[in-house]
Amino acid sequence: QGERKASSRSSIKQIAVTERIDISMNEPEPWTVLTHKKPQEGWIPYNPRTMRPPPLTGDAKFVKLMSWNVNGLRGLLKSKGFSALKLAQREDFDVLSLQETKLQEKDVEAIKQSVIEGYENSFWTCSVSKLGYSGTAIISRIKPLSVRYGLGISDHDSEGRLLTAEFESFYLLSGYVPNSGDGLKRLSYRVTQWDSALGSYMKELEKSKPVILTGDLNCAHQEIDIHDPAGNRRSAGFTDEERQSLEKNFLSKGFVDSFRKQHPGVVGYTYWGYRNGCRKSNKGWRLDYFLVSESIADKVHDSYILPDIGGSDHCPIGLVLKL
Amino acid sequence: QGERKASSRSSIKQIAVTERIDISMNEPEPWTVLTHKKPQEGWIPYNPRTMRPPPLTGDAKFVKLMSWNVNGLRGLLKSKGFSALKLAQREDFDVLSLQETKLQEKDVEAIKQSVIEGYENSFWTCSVSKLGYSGTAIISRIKPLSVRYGLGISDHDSEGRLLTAEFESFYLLSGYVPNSGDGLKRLSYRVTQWDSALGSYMKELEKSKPVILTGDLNCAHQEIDIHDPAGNRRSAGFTDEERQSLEKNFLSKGFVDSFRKQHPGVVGYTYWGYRNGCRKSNKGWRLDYFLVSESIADKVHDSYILPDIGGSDHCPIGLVLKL
DNA sequence: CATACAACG
DNA sequence: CGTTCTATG
Repeated sequence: QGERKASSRSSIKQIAVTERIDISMNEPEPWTVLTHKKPQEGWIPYNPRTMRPPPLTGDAKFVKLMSWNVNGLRGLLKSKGFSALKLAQREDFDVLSLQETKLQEKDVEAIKQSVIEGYENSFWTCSVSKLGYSGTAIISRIKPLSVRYGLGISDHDSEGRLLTAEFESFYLLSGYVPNSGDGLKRLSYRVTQWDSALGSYMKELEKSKPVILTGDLNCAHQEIDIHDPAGNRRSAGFTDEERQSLEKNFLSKGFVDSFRKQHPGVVGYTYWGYRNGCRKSNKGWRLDYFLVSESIADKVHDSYILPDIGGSDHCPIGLVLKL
Repeated sequence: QGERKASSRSSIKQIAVTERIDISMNEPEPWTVLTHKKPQEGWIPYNPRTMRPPPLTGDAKFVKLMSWNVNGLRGLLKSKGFSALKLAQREDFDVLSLQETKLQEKDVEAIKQSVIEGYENSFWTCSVSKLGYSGTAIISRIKPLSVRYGLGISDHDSEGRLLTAEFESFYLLSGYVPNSGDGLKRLSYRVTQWDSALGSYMKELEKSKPVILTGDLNCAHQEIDIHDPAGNRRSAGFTDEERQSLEKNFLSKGFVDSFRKQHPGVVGYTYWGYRNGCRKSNKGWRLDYFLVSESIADKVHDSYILPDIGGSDHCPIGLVLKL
């Protein structure tokens, strides 16, 4: 359980992948063009068609995780015809983490039914303080050993920003880090309270098994991770405070930015603001991550981005982890 | 000024009506079907294609007034491609009154530009207490002698519900009577304050010349004016209080319901709730009126309804007044 | 620019 | 059901 072989996947409940379907945006591929305002020598744009390793073959056991900030799951399902099945037919993931579902608790049961084909296990957090705000989910073929809603230890849980699923060989966390907001109103809370509490929680979990944090960390770590670093020095998501917090609370504590480790010098965004058609011109940010415990960092076969999947201002990211 | 001949209209600025265009909803005509829940002997549905008198000919001078609760003018202009020009190309009105424009004062200038082709005179009221709420307009080929914003005499003007334009031979009022609301929260205000203040104001104006009140009076006068009278005895717009207020403050004061005078026993609705596809099934209300001073009641050539014009939950109404 | 709520109709 | 507003991103 929680594992599969590349060839035979008998231990995991499978959906019938009858056809490969196309859920891409059917456009040229702007993300293959480097539009960075301060490019450094040797930087190249991420191209998922050329930069992903070949699939694992033979008897290799692995698990395929995905994550997506959907910016409103109801809208995605309704007007954009998304379903986990469609994404599954293309990507065949084992576990899908979502952020910004914007569900209310009363919506969850109905949504669950419409999403789960082939994925019997799904878990949801909702904001109870602000309706239609925030919210995360984990949708899985594999039944988790346990699930924890929220940080579980603090008073940061009213906004439904964190969900933990325990699998056999790792904890998976779906996290939606608070945006620091216009005027950086919430910067201090986010950095000193949230990030630090989350980092500590992860270290605590790590005592029993490796930890994987995925989701929207609402921070572009370095200049390479944002289209216009100079113009965004005081923008929420690229302040020194947030970048240092990411380093202090997560990276320096031994959680590895799997995409950056695999692709040093590669410009890969996961978010493009809706305004000014930033996606068309690839003016983006890398805000979504898979951070993995050092102990399993070398088991990452592929940490990737799927910039051609639309329907949100973020695109999905994925991780193939050898077991 | 303020008059025109049926044949030559030299005195009024004309728009170039180059083509007759179709702005109808291109559907069957449900309003020609009687769906009344308590029909009385002899009632027949209003059919604008068979029940409008022939146009005035020869040297008859007349003015053509229209009125429409547009339920959000920006939405109408944007997603529904409305323009006064289009309505004018079909209906060739001289003056158009609007209600529920839902404009903010800051929107007016821009909207004005997009609406006025051929109609150089336009006047607008906006709610200043609730943004995007209520609001009326008068758009005219004929330059009014004067314009008054609001009742001008009371504290009922913060919601932009009334606009008066003085023409040579009559006052024209574009009015949007307060809805009594869910739970009839505002019934008392609407009946004892608003209706009575408006009636008095009209009597005051009438001392100098005839008065025409048009707009959404938010009241179906009699059982004939509402699809399901029994089911709506305590619904806003059909309570005894509102119906009696219409009688007391307007009709008994000498203002004539021009449509009912012309069409006794005719079921003609001007409003169909969006819910349950009421328009398709002609489950409507007659809420929009031209009330005219008794002194000019016999000058009404035609008081009509245009139920095929969509884009709002109300349809436009019209009045051809001989001068 | 887009997805949510809430108010109002 | 549908248009607005506001908050949030």
